[in-house]
Amino acid sequence: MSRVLPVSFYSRPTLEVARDLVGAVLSSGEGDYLVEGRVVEVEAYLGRDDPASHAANGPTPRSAIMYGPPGRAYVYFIYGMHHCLNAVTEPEGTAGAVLIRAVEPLAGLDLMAVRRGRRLPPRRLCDGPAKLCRAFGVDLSCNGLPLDGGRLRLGPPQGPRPRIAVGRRIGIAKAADLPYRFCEAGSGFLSAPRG
DNA sequence: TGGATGATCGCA
DNA sequence: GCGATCATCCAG
Repeated sequence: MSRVLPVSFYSRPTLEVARDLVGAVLSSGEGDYLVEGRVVEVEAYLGRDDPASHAANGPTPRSAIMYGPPGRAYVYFIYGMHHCLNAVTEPEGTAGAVLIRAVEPLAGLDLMAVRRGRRLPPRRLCDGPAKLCRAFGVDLSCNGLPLDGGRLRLGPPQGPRPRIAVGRRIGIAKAADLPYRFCEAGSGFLSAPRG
């Protein structure tokens, strides 16, 4: 089994975790079903102090997982047809999550294309939060899974430390001006240009 | 550029 | 209950 990030990595301020997740390696499945990619774009969603967060108004049935143990997946269903994958952050009792927005495919590109249902160039396989969920086979059945084994894994960055570009979160109405989006500068696999 | 499509949650 | 909201994607 490949290396994975320890729970202590996630049990920190969400903004720190978000920044440090750029370059991390996301993988799902194994053997013929192994799919792997390098995280190149994330967004931080804080707890009660962040109006854009699902946890903004305290725990609800959906957001309770954001208040739970760190290092687990928070998967939610959006727009009637899409899923988004987050990593839960902060110590248990404090809400926080990092939305994975884009991934650079490393392995299992054929399976990704099959799951996406279209013939796509590599840079278009995982260049959005819902697209990467499709490519990685992530749906609500993954909600709450630990990110250190089993179906979903998040491993430490490999190679040189990426240069980080900071920007505003995409597609939200509230608190849209906060610099909570972190990208690998110059990556060709981002969901939106620049950073 | 707009249509698809449904879970969630605050408020009544 | 009801309706506005929503961290989206894709066809045309």
